[in-house]
Amino acid sequence: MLEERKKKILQAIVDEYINTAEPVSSGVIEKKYRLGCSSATIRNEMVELEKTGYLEKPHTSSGRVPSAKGYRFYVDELIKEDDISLQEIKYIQSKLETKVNEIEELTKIATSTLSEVTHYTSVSIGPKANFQNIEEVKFVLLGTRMLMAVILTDTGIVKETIIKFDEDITEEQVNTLNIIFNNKLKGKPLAEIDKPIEEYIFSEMNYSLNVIKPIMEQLDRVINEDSKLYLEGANKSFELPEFKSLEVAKNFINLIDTQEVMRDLLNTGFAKDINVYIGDENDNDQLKDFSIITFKHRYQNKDLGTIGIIGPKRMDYSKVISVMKYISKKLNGK
Amino acid sequence: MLEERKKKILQAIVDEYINTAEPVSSGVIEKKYRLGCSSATIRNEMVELEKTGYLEKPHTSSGRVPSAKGYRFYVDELIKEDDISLQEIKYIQSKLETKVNEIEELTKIATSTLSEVTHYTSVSIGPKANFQNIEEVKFVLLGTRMLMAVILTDTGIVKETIIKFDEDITEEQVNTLNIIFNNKLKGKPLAEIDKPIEEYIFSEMNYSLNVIKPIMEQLDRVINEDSKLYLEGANKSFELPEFKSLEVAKNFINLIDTQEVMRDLLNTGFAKDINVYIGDENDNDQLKDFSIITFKHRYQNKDLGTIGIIGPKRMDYSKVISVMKYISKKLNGK
DNA sequence: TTTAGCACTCTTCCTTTTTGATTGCTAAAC
DNA sequence: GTTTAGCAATCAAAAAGGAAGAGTGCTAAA
Repeated sequence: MLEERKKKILQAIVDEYINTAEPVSSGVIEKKYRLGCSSATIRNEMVELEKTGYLEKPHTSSGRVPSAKGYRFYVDELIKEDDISLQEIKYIQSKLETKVNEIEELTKIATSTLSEVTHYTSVSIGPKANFQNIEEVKFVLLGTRMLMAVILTDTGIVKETIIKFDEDITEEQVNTLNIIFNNKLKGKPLAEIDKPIEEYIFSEMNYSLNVIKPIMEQLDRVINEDSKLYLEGANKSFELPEFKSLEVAKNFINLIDTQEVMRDLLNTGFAKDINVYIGDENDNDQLKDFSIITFKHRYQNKDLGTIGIIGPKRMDYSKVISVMKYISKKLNGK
Repeated sequence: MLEERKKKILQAIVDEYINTAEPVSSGVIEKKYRLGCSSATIRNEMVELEKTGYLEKPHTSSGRVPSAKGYRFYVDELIKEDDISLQEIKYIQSKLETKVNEIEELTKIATSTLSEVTHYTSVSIGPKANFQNIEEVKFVLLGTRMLMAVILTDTGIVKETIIKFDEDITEEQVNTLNIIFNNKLKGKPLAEIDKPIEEYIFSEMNYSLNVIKPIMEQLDRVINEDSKLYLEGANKSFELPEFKSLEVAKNFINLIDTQEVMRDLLNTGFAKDINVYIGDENDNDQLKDFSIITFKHRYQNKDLGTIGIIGPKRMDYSKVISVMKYISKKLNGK
């Protein structure tokens, strides 16, 4: 759909702009990228690329800047594969080798490593709890009126919650709870901890609602609660030239501070391994100046959360995508 | 040490500056604050206040701005008591009434309420684990090679950690662990989970080091790990005029992103109920543009963490301190 | 189709001017 | 002795003007 030379020129412009953050002129392309034609020819092509929407001009007599469409084409067609150095590979390897006992911890390490290698702000979120299946539920008595419920899911993720009561709980009651929950729920999706089990305990056992209610409330909460958003390297973004604009900086802070938009983005659309959102492609005005790239943290095809990068539209897509692919592969094989 | 009129003028200047963020002129003081003397007299007094270090001038022909010393005097001597409205009180009450099962949750609610009422960025941190005493330790088997250790402390705080093994663990072993740890450690400070108990289990029981080592490692980790820093309303700071300066904004982001300085500040010096750090009083250059106000989250005199506000030196000290006093009182009585 | 050449455009940077707020000082008034 | 009116001096901030330079679009020739 785009002639070879136009592709080359577009690629040169995007590469150059990603490096310098300055509008790119025909002269620079001619001298630096040696495409075998003069600046005038490049200018002519640039006019076409602008007409078809791949490039933009900040003002009449300035160089060109990639549009969202330009970035999109770049990401889909022109990206450099394996834009990752041996050093970076080694660094990532060493980081991911850290022994951890909790998956959340591993996600954090991957997230911070991603930020360190790419120099962008990274963000991650745990998997939606209610898609997971229950492996085991255990209740532990703490003191006399406090219970901890521990849920182990088939993804290896452990959720726990504390439940407080107005009356004393006996060890015996706890034992029965453990038996009931495990018999009834093993292998079922988390979402099934719900009314049926509540009614069962109430009718079949001799438990008062004072005991059942708090338990069900807390289990419900822990299953449905949003998993924690983890952010790393927010300060890195502030070193970038686009953050000289107070407007942009403020939008960024609002974005990462309110978290809702982040959550939405991290929880949607995983058609591909790596998902790239450029600017306000998914028309949210808050995102117009930013791009977001995400991937699923998977282990043996089980969903363990989402990890992403948020940065300016002028992002080093090749580098970020390459690093993500590598980390993703490593995590899955771990 | 400062004549009555000088105090009044200083107070007027600080109040005015806190409101407007503009250097305060003698004319404004004369007209708005009606101290019964002319602007010329106020000017004379301002010269004195500048000489003695309470005021500063951005440049020769500008109005005055409070110095760190000026703010300090204001905070120590001139602050408005109970600068909190009925509405605010009601709002705080309603927020703190939320039923929670975990102390950490309550701290979070208090922290976000503080930010909402004061419109500044707030921050909190849990208590240092190793000062707390052990009430109960429980081990729960999850699957066959995973244990969860749950520690209940005398502050009511519950810590838990997951331990993974290379060999199967039996229910019996878990039971013995529970008995040993509770007999040996009940009432002792968390810091005592250490070598002695490790040796005891190793020599007295027939447990292999493969079992003991991972347990001790994880307990050690959970006891010594830094408690989580919780931040709320970072975007609120960015609405303030001082954050128009990129320099200031960047310093702020670095400060809250690296967390170390925050941790230090939240963990030190609690001579008073409310602690005010103005600018670089505790000579850390990173803090030169900011003030930090903290208080201990206490319940029945047990330390449950620290909650604070971070904002520009030009902070509404009266409001923040009043709100903090109220929240602190409420938390302690809860 | 490509390219050299050139006028035109528009930002950026620098300098100069103007404006206006505020001070410090002096001398008179209280 | 203290307070105040009056006023020149100061300086930042805003406005205005001008020069430089980078980059384009267009034209006409290659």
